[in-house]
Amino acid sequence: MALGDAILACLTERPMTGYELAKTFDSSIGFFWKADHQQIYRELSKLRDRGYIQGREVVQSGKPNKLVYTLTPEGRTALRHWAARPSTPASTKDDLLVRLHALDSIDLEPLRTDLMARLEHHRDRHANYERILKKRFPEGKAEGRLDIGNLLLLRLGARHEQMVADFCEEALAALEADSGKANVVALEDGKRETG
Amino acid sequence: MALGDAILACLTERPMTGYELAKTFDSSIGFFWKADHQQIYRELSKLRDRGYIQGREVVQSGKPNKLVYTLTPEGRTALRHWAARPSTPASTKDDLLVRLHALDSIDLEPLRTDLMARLEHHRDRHANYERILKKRFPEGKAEGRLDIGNLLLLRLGARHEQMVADFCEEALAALEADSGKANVVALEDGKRETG
DNA sequence: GCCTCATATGCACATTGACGCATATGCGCC
DNA sequence: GGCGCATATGCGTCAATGTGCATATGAGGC
Repeated sequence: MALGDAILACLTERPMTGYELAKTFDSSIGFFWKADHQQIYRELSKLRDRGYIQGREVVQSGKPNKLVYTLTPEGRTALRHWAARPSTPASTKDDLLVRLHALDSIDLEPLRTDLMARLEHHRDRHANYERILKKRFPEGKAEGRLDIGNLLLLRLGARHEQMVADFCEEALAALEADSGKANVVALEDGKRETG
Repeated sequence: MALGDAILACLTERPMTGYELAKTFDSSIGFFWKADHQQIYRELSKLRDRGYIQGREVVQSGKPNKLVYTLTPEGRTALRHWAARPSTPASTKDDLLVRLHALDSIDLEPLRTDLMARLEHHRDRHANYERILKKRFPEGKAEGRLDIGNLLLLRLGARHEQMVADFCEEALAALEADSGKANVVALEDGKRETG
């Protein structure tokens, strides 16, 4: 029940509706945990059945009524218990990497296209992290536990995206060198200019 | 069918049994794609049904007979077609990060323990990558496409583990500072000594 | 003789996840 | 007046994944 716990974690911040959670999972926490709205609504029902959250219907005009979910004391306890268990290291599962593992058996052109798309993707995400960092922590200082966690997470995210983007650049360069030259390439370790 | 394609990718190297594949998924390709033997056997059946691989029984004495699987031309084509499709960016899904997101609602002690365990875990993996890198690519040079891919992957893996290990150290330091001082902490960006 | 380990393969069940589809409404655009 | 869009919630289905269990055998330790 990992998604459920992620939802509980989100609700510690403030009560939210399924719709708001879905948007949250599309931005902040969603940077390291993807879930679409269907999944979230289903999980919310389960959590409610278990008494971890309670929903309060808010009548609206012009829009469908919404269900605002709040953590119950039981939910807080459940979250704390979950958080006290050792975490599972989590594997990457990136099919781009699988492709690189079989590099001599696949077509290079689509791979290049893919690498370029991914490069852009990770650069965008990196820029996004940096933007949020500057906005939320302009001085790089965190006050209070919640902020410490979020600052650490944002930094990790930023670095990760930077690293993967660099990787894409290197991979593209290596492929370029390989197809350009006589199928033999020297990949120099270390120092690159990351423009 | 991502696991299936990962298996096909593995079989481009050499024919293997399910048992060998399971071990491979516990080391090389398994660094970025986890799968246990049950999953692999199940997937092998599917791939065989689709004609992507064919099994050849090898009679053994002292051990159960084994089924050595080989890629068929259809399998190679399928792999190439799969590899020509754009890859999916893949989300992290690490529950440790979810915990940090709800840092003020959880117990610190188990989190610290967990962070220390993770630090060790990622350091081990990093050392492992470096070991393989030194062994397979002592001069940091790759010859041929297959090697280029694997060198890139090993470097990415090494850097990733290094980064996550650093992150664990930082997180531990930040928590230390927080619980030690008056609940206010300044996290300095950048330069740290990484042992 | 019994236990565990390594080899070797596989089924059954439950959970999780991805994807499409359904419903309801007010707002603004053309 | 119809169309798409944002808001707001949810079902159904199937693929993918995780966990536990089952089977078979020889080698080596106690």
